[in-house]
Amino acid sequence: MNTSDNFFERVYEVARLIPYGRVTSYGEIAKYLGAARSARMVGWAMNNSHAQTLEVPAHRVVNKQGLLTGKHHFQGTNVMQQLLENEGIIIKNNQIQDLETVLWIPSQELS
DNA sequence: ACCATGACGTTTC
DNA sequence: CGAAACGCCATGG
Repeated sequence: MNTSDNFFERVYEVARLIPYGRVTSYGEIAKYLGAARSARMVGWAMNNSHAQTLEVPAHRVVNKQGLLTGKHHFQGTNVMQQLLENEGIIIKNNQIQDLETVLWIPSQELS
């Protein structure tokens, strides 16, 4: 659990670094971690994020399309959308508008 | 070691 | 433009 959690822990770490009013994609996180092909694992880690002591802003993590694919895993059906909209992000039909504006790339911001 | 699953991503029809 | 298929990789049984 400890050694393998390292991968997940990295995901949670980056997820918490997402600034307010910004979002990122699983692929970008995976890429930042050096596993660009492991975008699915990022989602898997998010699934286990609830097991983490510190809460992870998983609602700020969406797919490359800016689609709230993971909203189904939240408490309700539109909780994830409400949280993002509360941060000033506009969402239409589970899809983030002006994604390029709100998209936050760790490898770019964190260099 | 093999098979099945998954909050993704890209390519193809 | 929309849907489906394939690829990719880690975890669990």
